[in-house]
Amino acid sequence: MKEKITTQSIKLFEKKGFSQTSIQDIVNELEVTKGTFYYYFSSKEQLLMDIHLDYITNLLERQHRILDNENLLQKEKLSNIVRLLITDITDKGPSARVFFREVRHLTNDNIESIKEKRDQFRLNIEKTIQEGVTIGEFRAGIRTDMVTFGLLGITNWSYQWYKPDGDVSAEELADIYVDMILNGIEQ
Amino acid sequence: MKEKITTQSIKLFEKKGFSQTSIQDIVNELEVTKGTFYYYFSSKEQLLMDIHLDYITNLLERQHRILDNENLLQKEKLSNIVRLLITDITDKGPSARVFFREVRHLTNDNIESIKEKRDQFRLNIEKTIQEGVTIGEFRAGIRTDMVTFGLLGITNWSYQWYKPDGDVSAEELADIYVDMILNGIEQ
Amino acid sequence: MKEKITTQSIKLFEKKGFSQTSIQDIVNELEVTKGTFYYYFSSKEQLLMDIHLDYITNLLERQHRILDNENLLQKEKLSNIVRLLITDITDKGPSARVFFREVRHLTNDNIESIKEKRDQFRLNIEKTIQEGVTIGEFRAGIRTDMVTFGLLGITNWSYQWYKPDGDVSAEELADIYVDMILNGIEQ
Amino acid sequence: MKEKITTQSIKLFEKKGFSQTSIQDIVNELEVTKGTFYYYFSSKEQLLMDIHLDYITNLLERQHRILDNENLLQKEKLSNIVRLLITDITDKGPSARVFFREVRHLTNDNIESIKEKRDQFRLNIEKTIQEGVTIGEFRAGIRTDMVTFGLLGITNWSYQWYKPDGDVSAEELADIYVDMILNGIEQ
DNA sequence: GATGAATGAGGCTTCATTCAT
DNA sequence: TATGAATGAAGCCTCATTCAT
Repeated sequence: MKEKITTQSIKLFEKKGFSQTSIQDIVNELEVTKGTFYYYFSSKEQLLMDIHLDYITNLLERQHRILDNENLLQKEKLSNIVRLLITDITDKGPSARVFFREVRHLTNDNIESIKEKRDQFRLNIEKTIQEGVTIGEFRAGIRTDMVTFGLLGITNWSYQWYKPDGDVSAEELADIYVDMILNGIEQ
Repeated sequence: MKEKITTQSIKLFEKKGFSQTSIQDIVNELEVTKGTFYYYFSSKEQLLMDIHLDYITNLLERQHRILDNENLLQKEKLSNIVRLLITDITDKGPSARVFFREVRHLTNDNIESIKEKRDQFRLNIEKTIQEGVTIGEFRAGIRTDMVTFGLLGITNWSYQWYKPDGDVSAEELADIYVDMILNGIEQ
Repeated sequence: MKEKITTQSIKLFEKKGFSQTSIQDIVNELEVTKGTFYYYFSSKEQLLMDIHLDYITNLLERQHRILDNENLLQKEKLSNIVRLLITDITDKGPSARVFFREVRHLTNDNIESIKEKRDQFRLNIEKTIQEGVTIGEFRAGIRTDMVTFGLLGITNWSYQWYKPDGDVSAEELADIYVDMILNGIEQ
Repeated sequence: MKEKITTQSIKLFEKKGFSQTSIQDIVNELEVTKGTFYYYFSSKEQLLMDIHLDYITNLLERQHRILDNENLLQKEKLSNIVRLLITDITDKGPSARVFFREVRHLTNDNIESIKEKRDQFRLNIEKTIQEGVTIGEFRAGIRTDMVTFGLLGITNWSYQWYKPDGDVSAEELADIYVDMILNGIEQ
């Protein structure tokens, strides 16, 4: 049941936004009552926090798996992370959109905790790029922190517009962006 | 008064989000009553629409001025557009954040109208890149549409994290991103 | 202008009801502002009172003219009053409907004053019937007060359903009702 | 609770009218909160609709019981329907007044649905009169439709003025009106 | 005569939450 | 586990009215 509530919430939060979705909306389609909701979650925010935690925890874990692979070049690691993010749109898209759009509705400790993990994810990318610069894979002199934000901009923004059922597959899009990030568009 | 209400709303919408901001919140600091609000705006959404319209109209106008300049190379045009977006963060940041985050609260015709103008802005960039490809400024074979989304990802995402009072000025950040987009990060 | 406001109000009060019609609604189509309204009327109720007074005063006056005609039999007087009420539907219908439906929105003195005149109109009919009984035009033993209410029921109710552009003209309807009141429907 | 709310509303709607009665007014005397109201009714109009539906459904049902009795003459059926309407004033008066006065506040489907049932009630009476004409109980040549409206005018108007605690009982009033309708008032 | 800005009270409705069962 | 009744705070919006100009 808890699982079902979470799934349904993500669907609704994505479609209508956190504020615009009432507990009633969530339980309606599940054919249970609001009481049930409060049996499993202590508050609406708690539910949102659960969703956020699930999402970022999973993401960090998979990022770690990439970074821990010592056989990969830095650019391969980067490439895999981009791929990870983009291909996730298909099945984790809803969660991701909730994650990006609705953080604001977390308060105090919750928001701190999430921000921390988010920063960690970003800093892991920055470190990878930095390492790449150090060993000469990437151009010297680049602002690794700004570039990291740039990379995340590209990937995260995709969640806003990319439709997996268009003429570009997620794999292809990942390739396109890896190429763009590595080589730029200039002749 | 109308101006004051708009300014105050933008401030609050940015800080707390559209839903979390009540009309009461808006008028409180202005020391007028809710009635006054409704004298100037027919609804909360109408206000949001006004903000959106102001923002995108202004943006399109300035984009046109860049594109109409026939002395510029395509990459210079692109560069100028990136610069336009990034340097706007300083004084148009709040409007922009509201613009990006709260579109969802527009309904029906309003959202259509805004989406249309937004698409126009994006397609203007795409056309510029396409033109660059045609005349050999940019690499052949790139997906101009996807690259455009990538570019917008970089710039728009900046509104979420960039603080103009850090150690990187807006001008510098624009340069960094122009460089990244044109040349990539690979050695 | 005052005239125009009154006319427009009657139209709107009839269509949407007194409560559902705002001062704004009234002045909108007249292309003046609410200020103008308050220049001519001290309040919304005042306007309603004006309408009521106009209507009932006019009605009483015309009733008097009928009753004062000494050449008429009582049943002719009655007949003429029915005719007066029914044929009024065409051009006084809106006023009448406002008169019947919206009295409730008058308060205190206003409502008293109107009720008084209304009672007067009714009692005049009752007296006519009574006179008819006395002189043998009407059946002895009838409850003249109840019969009067019955007669008014027939006529006043017409305002709720009668459409002058149907297949029965106002004149004909008046005839039908005079016949019904005088002779009943039984074989 | 739902029952209590309905009863209380009818009382208030009758006294002050639908528009002039606020949800607050309704729940105040019941010593519950507005929330409770909305637990049982989805809107103020929904409540009004419930009242209307209850009233007209009950009326139609009892009318059917009269019409289905094959032992009665047409004029007895008519007489019973008049009696039904008039004697209802005592205990159904408030509902009836709400029913007659506040239909206007129903919208769209609601109003259609009620009007339909109302028409049905009227047409049933018309049919009865028509039948009476056919078999010679009633005078040939009368406009059965107009006469029906006349009859309903008499009965429905009673709800506006008749006080059951006066010197005429409901039974007596019904007799008076049946007599008036059947025989008229002329000598 | 007429306007435009502003008020303030009140109305309908939504909703997260609680709690006894 | 789950329900159903109830709460209360808050939100959006409407509107008659006032008043300086």
